[in-house]
Amino acid sequence: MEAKINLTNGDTKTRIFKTAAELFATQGYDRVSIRQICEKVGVGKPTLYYYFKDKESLLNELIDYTLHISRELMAKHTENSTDFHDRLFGMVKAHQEFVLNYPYFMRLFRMNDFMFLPIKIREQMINYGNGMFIRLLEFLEEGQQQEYLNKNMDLTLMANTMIGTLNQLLHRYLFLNDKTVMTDTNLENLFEFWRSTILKREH
Amino acid sequence: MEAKINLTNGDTKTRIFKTAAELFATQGYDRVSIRQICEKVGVGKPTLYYYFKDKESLLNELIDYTLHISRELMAKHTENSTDFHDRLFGMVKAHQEFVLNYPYFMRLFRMNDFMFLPIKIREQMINYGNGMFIRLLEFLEEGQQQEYLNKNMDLTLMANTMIGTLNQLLHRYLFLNDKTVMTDTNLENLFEFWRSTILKREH
Amino acid sequence: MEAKINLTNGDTKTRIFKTAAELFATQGYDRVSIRQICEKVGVGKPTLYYYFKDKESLLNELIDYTLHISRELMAKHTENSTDFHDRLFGMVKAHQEFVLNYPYFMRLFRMNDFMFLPIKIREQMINYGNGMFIRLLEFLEEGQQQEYLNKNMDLTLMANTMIGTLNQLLHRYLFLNDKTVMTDTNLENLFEFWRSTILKREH
Amino acid sequence: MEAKINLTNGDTKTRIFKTAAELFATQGYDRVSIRQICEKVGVGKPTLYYYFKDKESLLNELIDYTLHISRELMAKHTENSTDFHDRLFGMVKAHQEFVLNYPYFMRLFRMNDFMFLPIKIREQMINYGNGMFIRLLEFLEEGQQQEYLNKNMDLTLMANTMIGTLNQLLHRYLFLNDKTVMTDTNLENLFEFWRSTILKREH
DNA sequence: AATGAATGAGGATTCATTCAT
DNA sequence: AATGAATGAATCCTCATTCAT
Repeated sequence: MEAKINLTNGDTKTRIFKTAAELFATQGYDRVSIRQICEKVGVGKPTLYYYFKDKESLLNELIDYTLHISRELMAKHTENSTDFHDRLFGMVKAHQEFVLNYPYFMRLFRMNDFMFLPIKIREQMINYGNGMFIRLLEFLEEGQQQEYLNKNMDLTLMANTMIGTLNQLLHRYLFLNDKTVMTDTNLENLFEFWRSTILKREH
Repeated sequence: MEAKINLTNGDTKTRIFKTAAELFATQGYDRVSIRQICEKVGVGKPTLYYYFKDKESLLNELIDYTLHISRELMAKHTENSTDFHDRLFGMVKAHQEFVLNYPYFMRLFRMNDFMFLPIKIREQMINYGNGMFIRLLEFLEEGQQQEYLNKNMDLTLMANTMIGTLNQLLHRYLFLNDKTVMTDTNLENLFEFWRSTILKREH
Repeated sequence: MEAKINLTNGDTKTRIFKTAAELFATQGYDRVSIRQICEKVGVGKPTLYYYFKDKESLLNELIDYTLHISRELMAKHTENSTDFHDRLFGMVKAHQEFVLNYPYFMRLFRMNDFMFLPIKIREQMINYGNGMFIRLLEFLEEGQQQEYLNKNMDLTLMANTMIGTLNQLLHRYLFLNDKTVMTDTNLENLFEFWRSTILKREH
Repeated sequence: MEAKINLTNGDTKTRIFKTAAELFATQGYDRVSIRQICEKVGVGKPTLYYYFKDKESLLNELIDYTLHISRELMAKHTENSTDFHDRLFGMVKAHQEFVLNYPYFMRLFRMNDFMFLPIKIREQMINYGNGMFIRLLEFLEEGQQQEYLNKNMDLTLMANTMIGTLNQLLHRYLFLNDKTVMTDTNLENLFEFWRSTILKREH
């Protein structure tokens, strides 16, 4: 699997991988046939089966890679800072880079709700999402202890607000094609909005 | 279409309708076969085709009904009040009743992102969603003019925050099976949270 | 069955009968569905089954009627004359009236080759065709005895020539839409052509 | 398409091709199912679809091949002679070889009237038939100029007579199972009959 | 590393037909 | 005389997958 992480080279497996990502992301897993992928890549079907056990495995590897991207970006954008607000904004920027640089994988990442797919895959994604949620919550608790946040603030609601809002912006970007929502400016505005409302420290 | 709105009786068409709603909502449109629906209802396949032109029409009627529910509930929960905050909370309650009373249709309603379906249907849903967004925005503008909100508040971000958060709660309720998020208490907490943060009037 | 022979009235059975004739003749028996007929007539399917045992019976009655027309017209156009050439020309005129007045039934009449239908029906048509052929042959033999034709003339070839040519003209009229071939003038020319060639008496 | 022209080898595609020809020709396009063809060939349905896009394409290729046979035979039987009567008789012989050696394809060839099929295919056949008719007409005109035929002869009627008679013999051979009509003797008799009647030169 | 050829299972849809009313 | 509702069987076609090469 590590081999796929570098998607820059043009070997056959990578081409299949990227093509499948695009097709699954834009047409949906069920509506994309193996034949379609192979035709677009320009190889025969047995070639695909040489690299991937079956259609589900192919999706599985795509999801793995998707989660890998998410992890990498989240780390990249938060590791260089210790400040509460900076790290929080880092999460926002991670989302931004994800969707701007890997739009198809972001679509796959967001598909979790409705893939109706093998339980294994769904559970994997749900667990990952839960993990993110919990980590955000813990981070907020830390922030609360460090008095960045009000003592009586309901952190769960806060986490849901932040994640929900980010997803809403992703939705507008990906499905309504509203490119403005993911600009630097807009995300800075968003964060400023948060700072002046939900992140606001009462005196 | 009016005929379908009363789903209480048990005639064949209604049974097909409800069964399809459940199956589509839980397994996904593409993964549900006509045979599956008919078997669950206990009729032959031609019977389904007697009532619905084809699979897509069936989905179409389900979506129509879904949007109908949404409209009705939104009206019901906001028409009895003129107060800004009350009406805003009415929207929250409309969502709550929708998901509690019609969970399958709410799933269909939320499917818009990933149905990868006939453009007509997708556009219909997108338009409806846009309409909701715009109406919320106009409502917020009114509230701003009536000085319920700060003059310099970015209302678009605000609307995205509110809708995104509600969707996030729906997500937790429907897909992570977190039933607590849709209780009266939690929604009141949410609204209180909004009142003390994003809805807060600065003096 | 006698009832159908008068097709002027507009009762339901007749309307089904005529509509089926048209549809079968233009689209082919197999490509016309019961539903299609009923929709065009504006009745429900059970109504059709009230009048006709099944689809094949419907075709059967159409064929019966078709042969009935053929017989009637052949009689009408040959009974008023005893002259050899006049009677021969009467056969030509019978064909003409058939195709001009009952084009759909003429199409059905000519369909015998390729209906690929229940043996009963095919045999019925083949027998009828054979009967016509034999009657023509006998008529030519009579003419030969009466010295209208050369003694050494091969009458079978002659009969085949006449019938084949008429069918060829029908073909051009019905399928190539060449309306000129069935005009009085052209048929008179045809007969004149025959008189000056195959019907010619050597001295 | 050239590949199909050699039908001697026994590969799968050819077997499907020949079997379809036989079944379509004897039972009719609409009454032959893909399943039927595959069962007779002894392959699964997807195999057929591997070689032919769909049922209509299969028919299309059969028709193409049919027209190809017709062209080849017509060329073969007329190219070696320049004499008017010899060439005319060559056309008769071409028909004979067609029906004797490729009876199923001849049936397909004659199906044009009643296939009620995709307009494309029908038009193709009609055009081909028209082409043949026109070529015959031109050939007769040449003959007339070279004084093989009477000056005042109606060549259109003559062409219709010849083609119609040949079709009538085909009809008797193919559908009434009258094998005598296509013997060398009978065709020579036919041609002799033509020479002594419609082809006769008046002095 | 890749392919041509094949398959079993299943997809959506339509057919002619019937029953109770 | 006519219908709404239902059905079993069949239609064409596509799917994911595999085997021998």
